[in-house]
Amino acid sequence: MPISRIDTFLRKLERRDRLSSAEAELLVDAAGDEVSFDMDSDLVREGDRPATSTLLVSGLATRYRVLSDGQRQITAIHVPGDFVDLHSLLLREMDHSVAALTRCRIVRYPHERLKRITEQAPHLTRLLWLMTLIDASIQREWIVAMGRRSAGQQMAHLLCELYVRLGVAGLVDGPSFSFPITQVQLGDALGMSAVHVNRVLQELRGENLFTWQGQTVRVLDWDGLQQRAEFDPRYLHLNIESR
Amino acid sequence: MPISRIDTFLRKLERRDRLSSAEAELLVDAAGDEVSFDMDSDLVREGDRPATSTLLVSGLATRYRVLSDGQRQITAIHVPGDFVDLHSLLLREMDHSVAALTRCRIVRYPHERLKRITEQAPHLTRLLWLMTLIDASIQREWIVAMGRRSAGQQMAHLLCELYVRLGVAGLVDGPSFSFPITQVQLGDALGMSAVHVNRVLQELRGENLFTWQGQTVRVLDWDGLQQRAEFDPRYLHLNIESR
DNA sequence: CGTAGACTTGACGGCACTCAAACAAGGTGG
DNA sequence: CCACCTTGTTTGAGTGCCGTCAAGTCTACG
Repeated sequence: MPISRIDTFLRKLERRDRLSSAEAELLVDAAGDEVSFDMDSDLVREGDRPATSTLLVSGLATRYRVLSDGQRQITAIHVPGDFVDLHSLLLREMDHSVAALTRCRIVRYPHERLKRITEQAPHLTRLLWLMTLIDASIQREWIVAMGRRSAGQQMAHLLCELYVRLGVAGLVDGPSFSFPITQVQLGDALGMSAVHVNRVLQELRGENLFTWQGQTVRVLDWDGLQQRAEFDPRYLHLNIESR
Repeated sequence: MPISRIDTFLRKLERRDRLSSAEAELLVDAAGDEVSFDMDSDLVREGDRPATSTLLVSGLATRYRVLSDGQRQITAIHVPGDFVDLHSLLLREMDHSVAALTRCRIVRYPHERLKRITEQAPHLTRLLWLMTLIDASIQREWIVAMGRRSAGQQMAHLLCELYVRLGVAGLVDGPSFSFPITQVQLGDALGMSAVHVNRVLQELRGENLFTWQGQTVRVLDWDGLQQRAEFDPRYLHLNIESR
């Protein structure tokens, strides 16, 4: 089969269930325009009523909300292979925005084609549904981390999660992965101030769990990092099952 | 149409899209056993692989996780008409537990029947999917609240949310609703200590936003409460749309 | 070589946590 | 019917994590 631009997405699905070639073809055929976005631009905005859903092909993106006083909270970090707004197919109106953390390439899926899939391909529909359920599962884990984990644990947990998710996307290089995020943005994701992010990172680096040079995170002690974070990848549902 | 035990659920769907009587009938027919659970018992447990999904008919329930040191974080509060574990249809393994906050009546939906709906009733399938998307939307709002709102705002926001959601379920009586939760449990939901919950509640009551006597919350100043919380119900997606 | 953006450090303050005890209310059994 | 017990709420004291403010360092880039 030819490598297509949605290959990462197909691989992500295949980590959860068997995908028939007919289904893969449906997804390839339903793909629309490919578009690039500059760093820090919005892929979708709160209040929009998109007619397409956005599959991230390369780059990182964040879902976020801005409060009246200008404070920002990131509610999700998306990696290649993620649909960043599949939910807009049914929710219709966006209740948050999505921004490009780096330069991003995306593929647009027109809602009418996705809707046709829901009419004609029940199993594939369930897999699309599943992707939104896994997103929700990750959000629950973030709630747990924000509510009950220490700042160090929370940070370690995020790094564990990204290491695994980027691995699924084929974007880890042994113990290293590229994570081009500023400490301010990290604070917006974790619900802390940038200053505190800085101090927590120093503490974790001091424990020799990882290094973070430039945009590259290098995991020095994966077991230690997981233990520090109490990380259990179960919530990522990386099992092949009949769904 | 006869009032059925899943009436609250049907009403919840009808607040989001037109529901045909054939679809309503499918849902009535797919319903399985009706079961009661005592207060504080678990409806589903982390690690389970349920063969049914659980529709809450009466009572309140919480999704929660327990950390190794015994700390608990509630990730969702469910009201009648909510499916508390519809996601187990596709996720298969539960990554968190669900507990009865009060005595609960539930109806079990066998997964094979739900799966048949996904094979034969695309529009109804989209509505079920939508319910899980709205749950996810609520979770995002909790992340925002935990990360960036003050404790007082966060508490006010939760009360606004429950006032609206219980309203959809037909469980508000003018300005009052029953909310039988302890301050310890509230803390587990908001990510704070019980002591702090107590102090925050005193502060909000001191602003004459609501009273909370026994298990009854009485909203004295709905506009004031919304403003205090910066509450915008958009994320609950209470609009009838073609989905 | 200068500038902008990101990172780092220090001082200080406050929100929220822990520990501990007192108070209130409902349920139970003698 | 009341003493008692359990569960939940309230209050106080002390501590600490983390936020803000501000200044200084480093690095990439024009």
